[in-house]
Order: sequence, then C-alpha cells, then structure tokens
Amino acid sequence: MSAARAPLPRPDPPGRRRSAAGAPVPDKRRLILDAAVRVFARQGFHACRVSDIADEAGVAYGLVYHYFASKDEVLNTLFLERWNVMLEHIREVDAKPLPVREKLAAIAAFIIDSYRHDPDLMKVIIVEVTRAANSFGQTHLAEIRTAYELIGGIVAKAQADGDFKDEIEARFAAMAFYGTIEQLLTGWIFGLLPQGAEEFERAKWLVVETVCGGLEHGGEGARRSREGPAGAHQHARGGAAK
Amino acid sequence: MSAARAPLPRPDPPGRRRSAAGAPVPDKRRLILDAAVRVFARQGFHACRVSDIADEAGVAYGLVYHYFASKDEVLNTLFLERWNVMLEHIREVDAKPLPVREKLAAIAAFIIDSYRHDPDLMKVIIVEVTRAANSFGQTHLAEIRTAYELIGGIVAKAQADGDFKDEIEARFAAMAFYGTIEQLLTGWIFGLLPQGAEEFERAKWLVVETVCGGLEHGGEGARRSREGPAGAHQHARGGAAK
DNA sequence: GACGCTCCTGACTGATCAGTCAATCTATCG
DNA sequence: CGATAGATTGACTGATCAGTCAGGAGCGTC
Repeated sequence: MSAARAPLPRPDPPGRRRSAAGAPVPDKRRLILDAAVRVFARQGFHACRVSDIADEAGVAYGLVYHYFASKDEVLNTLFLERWNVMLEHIREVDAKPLPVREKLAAIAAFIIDSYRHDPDLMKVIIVEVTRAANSFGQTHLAEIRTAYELIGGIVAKAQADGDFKDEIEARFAAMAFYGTIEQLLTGWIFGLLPQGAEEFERAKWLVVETVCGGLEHGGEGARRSREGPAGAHQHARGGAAK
Repeated sequence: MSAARAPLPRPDPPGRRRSAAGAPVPDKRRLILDAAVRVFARQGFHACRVSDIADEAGVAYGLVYHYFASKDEVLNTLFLERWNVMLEHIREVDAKPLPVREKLAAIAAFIIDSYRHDPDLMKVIIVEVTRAANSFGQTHLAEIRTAYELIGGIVAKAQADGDFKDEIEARFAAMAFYGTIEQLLTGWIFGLLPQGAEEFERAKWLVVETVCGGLEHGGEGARRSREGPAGAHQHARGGAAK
C-alpha cells in the first residue's frame, strides 16, 4: 500500500520533536528501519520475527505496528527508499552530456558505492526483493523495470550516436550491464569474491570495460577506455591489483 | 542431509516396480518432485504448504515425508539434480578442444535450453536457491562456487592462449558471463523480456557476443561473430592477437 | 498363515508468530 | 489544570503449518 512515505534515504522528518538542548530526539521510525536492515540481512526476511526487529531497535513490539502496517511494509519501505534514490541518480546521469562509458561508469559506481556504504541494505534489496519473484519482486516490478528501461535508453542513445554497435538490442544490453553488477554484489554478499576499497574501485572499471569493450582484444574499445575523456579517474590503482 | 539421492535428471530408480503389462508404475517420488516444481514456481517455497505439494501430486500428505525428510529436502533435491547436470555439462564442454566462444556458447545454450524446457524448475532454482543467500544459498554455496570456477577456468585458459585480454580477471569475467545469463532468465521469469523460440536462440548468441565482443564497435570480435546466432563456427585460433 | 518389508494414508499435535488492543505515558496548548 | 492527540508498551489471540504417528494395504517368503 502506501509504503513510500519516505522517498529519500534517511530523510529527516519535518517538524521532528527535539529535546530541550536542540538535539534531535531519536526517530523511532528510523530506528526500526535501520534495525530491520540488520535483522533482515542477518536472518533473512522470512526467518526473522517481528519481535527480532523490535528487540534490535530497542523498542516495544507494538511500536513496529504503530509505524508500519505489516512486516511486509517495513521491507517495502526499505526497498523503495533506496531504489528511488538510484532511479533519480540514473536520470540525472542520463541528462548530462557525457560519453556512454562515463554514464555507465557513474551508474556502476553508484550501485557499488551503495553496497560499500551499506552492504546490509543492498543485501536485503537484492536477496529479498530484486530476485524474490514471488512476493516482493512482483510488487515492485514496475520500479525494477524502470531501472532497466533507463539503462536501456542510455544504450539506445549511444547506438543512435554510433558509439555502440546496433546488433545487440539496447534492452538486452541493459540486462547484461545490470546483471553483471548484481552478480558482482552477489559474489561479495556470498563471500565468493574478495572485498575491499581496492576491489570496489576496480570493479567499477571492470564492469564498464567488460560490457563495453568485451573480453576479447579490442581495437578502439580498449584504447578509448585507456584515456578517459574526463581524465578524472585512474582505474588500475597502485600496482598489485590481483 | 542426503539430498542427492538422484544425481541425474529424472533418473529411473533401479528395480522400479512394474505393472503386469510391463509399463512402469508411476514413481510417486518423482511425482512429488515434479509437483513441487510447479507449486514452488507458482507460490514460492515459503508461501506454499507441504499439503499443496501433496495435493498437486495427488498423493497423501504423509507420503512426502516418506520420501523426503523435510520440505527443505525437496527443494535441495530439485536443485542438486539440475545443478549437477549443469556442472557435468560444463566439464564436458571444457574438456573439448573448442575455441572459447564456442565453449561459452555451449554453456549459455545449455542454461537457456534448460529454461526453455522447464521454466518452472529454472525459476525455482534461481529464485529460491541461487539468490536466496540466507537459507539455501548458504547450503549450496560450494556447488554454486564450482560453476563460477569452472567458467573462470575456461576464461583463464583463453587468456593464456592469447584469445582474451588479460586486464579483466578470469574470476570477474565468469561473474559477468553468468550474471548476464541469470539476468536474462530473470527477465523472462518476471515477464520483462519477450519469450519464444526465436528469442531463446538469439539470446544464446547475444550473451556470447556481448561478453566477448562488447557493446562497442569491435574489430575482430564483431567481424568474427558476424556469422550470426545460428552457426558461428568461425574462430581463427591463434589469429591476430594483440 | 504369519512374519516382515515397503508403500501409503490422513488426522492430529505442538510450536510458532503476525497482528491486535487496552492501557499508560508524554507533550502541547488553551 | 484538563483535555486532546500522538507515542509507546507488551500480553494476548487466532491461525497456520511442519512434522509425527498409528495404522492399513499389498506382496514376497519361510
């Protein structure tokens, strides 16, 4: 139902109560959401009880139901908060006059940084929503589809400009791009891939290079990526990246 | 526990009872597994009851527990049956003296054909196991990791032979390849991508072309693959490398 | 014909947990 | 102060469901 009360990440509720000193009194609703992220990430949505969330938040059981209509709504809220921020970011990137590679790099960077800064939240989103076709995946199909379509639009424009070849449908290219990123996150979540500041930075470059340039020795593709029009990024960071 | 009683897909149990006419009497265990696939795909593992499986199979509730120790074991069995077949197939492909592109194409074709022939089963495997990090994903981490490693090995060999560039770690390339395929299946499962014999065939080619050749206009990559989805049997081994 | 074995049945149980609710507390304001 | 409104509490309930079990049916074998 009305799950998207807070479309932005950790938005400070307007007119929040404050203590005498002026410091914001801890927002219990936020407390519950943050606790839920930890509990969902640790035990999984289905395996955890609502009381686990309340305990983790240091709050009475009933309060969860004061702020949320159901356990589902807690997850829905978490997902929409983050997903909408991502959609907004993709739209902003798309609107800028950047080369495709940089647009895609910006999107990859955003998602990877999201994981870097809040792995638990991204774990929950991917494991419990994005891939959980039955319950929540169906609910948020529209939002998920929008992301694919925005990325597909970026690819399509690149094709129209002659930067990408036409043989691969933009819709498909979008799936390859997003699928690669999500698989990366999954690898980190499952502990199948090493994690660390260096790996995260390198991954941003790898995603773009793989999807744009391919695994084979490329002529232009590889050369083009070596420069980087904005010049602002050094991909292969200091030496031993293996 | 002992979930892998039947390592092959629909293996005929040895010494199965037969009717007077010699026709095989319907194997109730198989009946239950097949019914479970349908029920899991329709309602999801968590949302369905064991009685739903029994009803779907036209069998008494208790019989499910005669053949399986728990609801979990039913899902484990389904997953392992199929996943082991896939691993076996990848190993066979790897052993053959084929160019990388054809090896990868064979793997992509296997997975996509698996979906084509039994979408419900693949849906269950992807949605309930492969991405369900919490419960089953953890249980089958070893099997899942093996698949990535086998694919990574194929890429690594191609790099050693000079067919693939070295900048992209094989381990990462494997994630991109598998991630692209799984995202495709997810797109079909969610109804975000059109399905049909043609789409499936084209997808096999698209996966390989995207991951190997990239989205940009490539020299060799594009030329090499221009043969199209059907019979891409051209691959100049040891041809113009770097 | 009686023992033993596997297949098969479905009513029952014990535990679990999402969601409810009546009561209490705190803040604010006229 | 007294009133109104929202925040907070946690015991309780009603439903659900995985797994159990006692028994029955068919069949081979000694």
